[in-house]
Amino acid sequence: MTKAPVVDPRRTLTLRDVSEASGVSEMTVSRVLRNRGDVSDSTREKVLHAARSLGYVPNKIAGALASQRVNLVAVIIPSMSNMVFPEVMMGISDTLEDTGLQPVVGITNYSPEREESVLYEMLSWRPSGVIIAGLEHSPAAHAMLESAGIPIVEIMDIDGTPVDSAVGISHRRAGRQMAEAIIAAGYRRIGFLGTKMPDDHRARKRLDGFREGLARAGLTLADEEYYRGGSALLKGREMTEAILKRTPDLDFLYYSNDMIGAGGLLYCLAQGIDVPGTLGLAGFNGVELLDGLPRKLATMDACRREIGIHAAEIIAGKRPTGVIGGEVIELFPKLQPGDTIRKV
Amino acid sequence: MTKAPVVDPRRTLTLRDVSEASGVSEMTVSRVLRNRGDVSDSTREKVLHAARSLGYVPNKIAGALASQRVNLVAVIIPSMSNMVFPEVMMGISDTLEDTGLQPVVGITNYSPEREESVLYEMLSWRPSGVIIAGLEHSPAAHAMLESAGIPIVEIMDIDGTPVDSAVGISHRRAGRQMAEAIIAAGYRRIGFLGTKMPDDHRARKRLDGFREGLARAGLTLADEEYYRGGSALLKGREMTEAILKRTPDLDFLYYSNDMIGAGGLLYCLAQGIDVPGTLGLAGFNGVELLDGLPRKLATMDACRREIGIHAAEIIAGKRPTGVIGGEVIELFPKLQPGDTIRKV
DNA sequence: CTTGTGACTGTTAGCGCTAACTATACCCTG
DNA sequence: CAGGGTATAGTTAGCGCTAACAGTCACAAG
Repeated sequence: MTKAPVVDPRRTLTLRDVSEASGVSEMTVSRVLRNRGDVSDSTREKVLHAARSLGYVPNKIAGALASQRVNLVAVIIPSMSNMVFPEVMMGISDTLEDTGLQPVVGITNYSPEREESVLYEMLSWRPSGVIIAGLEHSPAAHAMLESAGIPIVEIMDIDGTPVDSAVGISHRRAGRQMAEAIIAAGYRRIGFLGTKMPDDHRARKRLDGFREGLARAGLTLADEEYYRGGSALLKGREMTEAILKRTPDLDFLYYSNDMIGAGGLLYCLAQGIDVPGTLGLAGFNGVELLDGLPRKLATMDACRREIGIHAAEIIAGKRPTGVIGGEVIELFPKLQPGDTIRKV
Repeated sequence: MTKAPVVDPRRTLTLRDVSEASGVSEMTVSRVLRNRGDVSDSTREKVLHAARSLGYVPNKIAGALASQRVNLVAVIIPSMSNMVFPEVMMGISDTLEDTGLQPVVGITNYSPEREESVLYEMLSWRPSGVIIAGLEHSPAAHAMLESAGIPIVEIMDIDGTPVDSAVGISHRRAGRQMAEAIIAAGYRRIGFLGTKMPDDHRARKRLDGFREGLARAGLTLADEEYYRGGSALLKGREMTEAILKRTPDLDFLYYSNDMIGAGGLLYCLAQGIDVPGTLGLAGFNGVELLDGLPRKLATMDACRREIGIHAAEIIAGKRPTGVIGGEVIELFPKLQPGDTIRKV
């Protein structure tokens, strides 16, 4: 009967293994591997050689517990399936790159309950900071953010009161600006097409602002159409067809995002509708995709990359002045008229 | 002179705080919060109440160190910016949902060096498993995967030898199949448009297979065009224009992905080219976006969601039989002829 | 020769939690 | 009522690492 080896040869390695292999104390190994404190070149060599040849991978769990330091930043966003959050992520990653900090992403699918549980889960890993989309959270989530004791940056939106810092644009104002531009271009019978998502607060705020802009000119929305799920491009076609069938005299369509806007644009072109003569179109976001369309859709850049960069800078403590917490950075989206709004 | 409080009131809470607040031992609190072991209802109530009112968030770092268990699954993928990996992610998340396991994503940007460092970083958190795109890794990365002592699933591709398990399709075969379908439809002057990415091994294998398929019919590629970076849709337009200017007698264009294919399709339609009569088109991936296009691009579904599901099942130990490690699951993409290949 | 100083390395004591065991009650069975 | 379950709670000993401190040694200055 073969006896099992006393020590499992495939047991995961620890500092002690490296320490024994290189003939120095665990502490010295730790110092070498973290590049901290003074270690002689010869010792360093020995240790690095031993670590490499054993294939040692440090255990950050133990390290984090002992040092009370975690190089993780929790990033909590609603979705990855349109291009807006991936771009925010790029800004975050690029900025965090040389800080030793690492983003960890959680997705909420626009559900407050999921946001709460994702946040709880992430906080239980004691990250160095939290970047979270939006200013609206469940009471419990809000309480967790308040008492986390780490930097919190709420991103995308600044129409509200942040827990700590915030970086974003005013969606309300963005909606209003678009309304003003549309009215200035002479359009009067305006329809809105958007998502049926009660928890997409930013889309709601844009619509609120848009309505407000119309109201100031004595106008109201002539028709509305909402969708949920499915291919946004396809939905854009379908909704556009539907709203134009129902209300043929519309002279402008405002889409809550560029993807359905692009679908609408393709539909209109295929139908031979005169854009922007008889019908103007506009979306929101400024996604790169639009560059490839036959005609450029009017839109508004949401400053996604910049938002990511600034948020990461706050977490990394890179912001210039000595501001501690409570910083609010407002960015200003630019209207890109493209080819789907009449020139005034 | 005010004396600092002995205990920082905003010091993060520990089990001990909850234990003191509820008058039971730390162990009992731990049991309640993890729902493990027998605890009387009255004690459970007391503990839960205390934990909630204090706003206690468990420290998973300490928990993981003590229990040698981490509920994290490392997912390492090259990119999030086209829709292919987000869809794989959905499959993974949905499957992991009810297992207590949580995916953590790392992005490599198709760089072997970044893959290596992301992998190292993730392994240092001692995840329960690794899902990683592709079969090609640096020697160091390969060694880490080999000796990690946890389930490894290499996804997307099965043309090669996996470290442990693999789930994916044969890109080589996919390319060959497409070539066969194109030839069967009578096209002969075939051009290829793709990315200039030496480390996108799957795109390379598809092209290899495609060339092989052509060769069997005595054909070779009539022209090729490559791009790097930028809006894929726009690049698709530009490249299509370029290749058709250079080689006007092409009768088919095979794109390495649907996004540039869509750009090409829009260009051809705008130019009034007879598709699929004089010119046939095909892409690869089966992205949902295409549903919204005026005409459906021929493509091949890469089984993205299924790949995510199966990979997660392997990690979660959900696979039906008692297979341990070394499992290879091959999926078979279906050709979707759409409207851009002549019917035979 | 003593003392100090800087460069290097080792020792000790946890970080906050959980596995594994031990200690009580309390109840049943025969 | 002994013997032995069973449900519940507590105790002990780490998990693998690092902060903080404590040497040790060589060499220069006094």
